[in-house]
Amino acid sequence: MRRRDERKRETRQALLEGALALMSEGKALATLGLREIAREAGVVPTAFYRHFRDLDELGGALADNVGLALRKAFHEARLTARNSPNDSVRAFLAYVRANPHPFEILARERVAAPRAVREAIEREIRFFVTEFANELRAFPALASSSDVDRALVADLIINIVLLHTGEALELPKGSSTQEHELIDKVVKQVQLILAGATHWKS
Amino acid sequence: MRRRDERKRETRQALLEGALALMSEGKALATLGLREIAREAGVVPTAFYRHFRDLDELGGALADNVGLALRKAFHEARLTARNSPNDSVRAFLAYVRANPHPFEILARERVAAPRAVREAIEREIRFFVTEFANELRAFPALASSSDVDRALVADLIINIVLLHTGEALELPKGSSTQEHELIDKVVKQVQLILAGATHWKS
DNA sequence: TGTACATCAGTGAACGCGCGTTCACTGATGTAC
DNA sequence: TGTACATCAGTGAACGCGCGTTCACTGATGTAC
Repeated sequence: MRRRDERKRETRQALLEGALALMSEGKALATLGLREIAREAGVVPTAFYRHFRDLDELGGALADNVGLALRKAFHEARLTARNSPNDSVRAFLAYVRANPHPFEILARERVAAPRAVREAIEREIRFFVTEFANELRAFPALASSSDVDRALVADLIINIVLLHTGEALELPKGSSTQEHELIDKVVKQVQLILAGATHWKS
Repeated sequence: MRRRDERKRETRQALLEGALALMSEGKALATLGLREIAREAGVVPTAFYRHFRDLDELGGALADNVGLALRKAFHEARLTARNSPNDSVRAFLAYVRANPHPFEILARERVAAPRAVREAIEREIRFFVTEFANELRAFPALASSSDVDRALVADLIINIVLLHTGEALELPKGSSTQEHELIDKVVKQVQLILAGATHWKS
């Protein structure tokens, strides 16, 4: 019960990665077919049922993956740059560039996926916003703000970063100029938001 | 050639509205079928071909509709509240609530639609951002900013409003409390952005 | 260690279904005289 | 105005195709003795 279990896990992973691969070619989760995913994973269609009841269940598993990646990216960004939200954003974006797949899904399926998956993703994002709002205490200008205000700022920053993350992942592979422009824009917008946060009380 | 033409236009409209109706039930454009749309429009599947070469062409027509709605909403917001961006946002959101369909599509298909449609929508949004950036000249604190900075602020505000517009349209029909909370949040975030814009130079 | 049996991940044939698309049609509307 | 012909939006039958799902199977891996 070890070689067998491990092989099973590998096939399951192949199915998830097959779905991810198809999605990063621009296909929406809702348009993926069971046979299509099985084909991509190099497995016969019926094998799918050994791992997931149906496509919705696979969607749920993908949402979990996405949540995990988000937490990792956040953790990374936190380690890299403790005190400057500016560097945090850059570190976060660097992580995203190194692991683009889950973020494409996050940005796209967040609004487009079937309800259940969308809600799972939204839950992940909310959790992430809460965590980030706490982090913002360390930012001197926001130390004395109310929790509500910090949540507002965190929500704003994360949404804007995720939105532009989705945009960045749309860019053709070679276009690093456009990519830098986009990152500059995001960094400036985050600075602007933080500037606003220090001069604004609800 | 008048009654006939008009009837044809009506059928075309029925197809577009059928697609819109299906989409506001949560279906993504990419998952809509030709037969499904024809059924919704009360017309035989083959009649579709009298109006559109294929589903992509219908997608393009929908993108045009969306762009038009966006311009109208903007015009409305501008008329209602000339000088306060605050009231502008409220007027914009009021228009959205009165004409939700195109905005659901805008918020969702912007990231999820097939490439061609997505690009058409993105073009509309960019046009809209430019127009709004010009409007921001009238806002005293931004009168002396550079064009680039105003564009940055416009981009930020429009993206955040559109994102939450999509969120608002997800809410169940009766929940006006949540709706007001959401609107409050957006208004506050816009205020915060404007506060930031007045205290920040790139 | 060797043998006999159990498990179960992956296979491959078969099914019914809705899809997009083609085609020849029909009958109301439009045009020419 | 009336008649004879042309147009063409919408119809309905037919097609081939890929889909999700079922089922009995096989053969490698695991378990018990």
